[in-house]
Amino acid sequence: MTVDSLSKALAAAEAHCVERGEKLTPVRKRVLELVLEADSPVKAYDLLEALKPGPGSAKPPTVYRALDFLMTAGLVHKVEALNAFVGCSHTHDGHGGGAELFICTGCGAVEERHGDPVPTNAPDGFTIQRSVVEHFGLCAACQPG
Amino acid sequence: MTVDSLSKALAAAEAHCVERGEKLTPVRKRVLELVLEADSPVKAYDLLEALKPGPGSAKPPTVYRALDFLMTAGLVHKVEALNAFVGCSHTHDGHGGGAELFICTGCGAVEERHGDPVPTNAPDGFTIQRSVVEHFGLCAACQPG
DNA sequence: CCTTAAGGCGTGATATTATAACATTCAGAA
DNA sequence: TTCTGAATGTTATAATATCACGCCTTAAGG
Repeated sequence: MTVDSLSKALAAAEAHCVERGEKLTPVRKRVLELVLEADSPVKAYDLLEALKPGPGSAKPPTVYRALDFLMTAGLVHKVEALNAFVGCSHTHDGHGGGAELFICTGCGAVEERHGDPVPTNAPDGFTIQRSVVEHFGLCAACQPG
Repeated sequence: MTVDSLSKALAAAEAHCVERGEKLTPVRKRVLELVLEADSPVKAYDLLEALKPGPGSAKPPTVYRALDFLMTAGLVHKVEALNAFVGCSHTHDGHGGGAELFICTGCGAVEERHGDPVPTNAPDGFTIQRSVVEHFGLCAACQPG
């Protein structure tokens, strides 16, 4: 993500929070920035490291709280299979929680898609509340041969 | 799972392993049994507890190694979003690794489906190697109202 | 102004999940 | 028998995540 689009994304995120009556505090904003800057999914403890240039002052709850907030706000997704986090690359106008993620195991890049709710073979009578859909493979740039 | 179908499942698992030139050792078999007996996803450390009636003799690597083996053999799936494990309820004739799981947040029951590879909006040129698809919601028996 | 209440955060401790590294055992091949 | 490789035992530790408590700021109400 370029510096320019990063600052735009942060501004958009801030606006998104305000709309929801929530605050994008400095800690939250910094965590979001770190997640967006990364070109692949980020681990919570890497964020933790990045948050503390000096000693003290960044403990696990700090980063987990910020991540919880950002996930609830739809600004960040968790990659469940990696225990890592990615910035949401979409406008935040109403698409639900469920993204479909394509994670390149070659370069780490993540693409996010929000097509229709994933077509499923749901069991009879099963009502879906939340879906986790993560595809691992090779992106166009990382194809072998 | 009934006692009867459990013993059938274990026999089938054993046969499946033999076909693959692998051994369903006592530890592995016991872990599989525990996973199949459970009516919802099982945590690794719960398995660990269940494995040691006496003192000593069951440490984390024991259960993780057994689970790795069983997952590789396709006998067990990991629910990534829960860090828990479920028995594979299907015949083991050639369906790949990727199951689609429906997990009831009411009763914990898990249904597994193996329809076509999940239809996707994959980015251009992206080749999928492994997919994680987990749907959380309420099964027919747990519907409100 | 003062008080209060709620949200956000700091901090220390701890819980939970998972793996590394090395020793031991055991069955089958040579 | 001896060797070898797979499986397991064992100790330790790494990596991920949460709990519990208290302080500080902020904004509302008096």
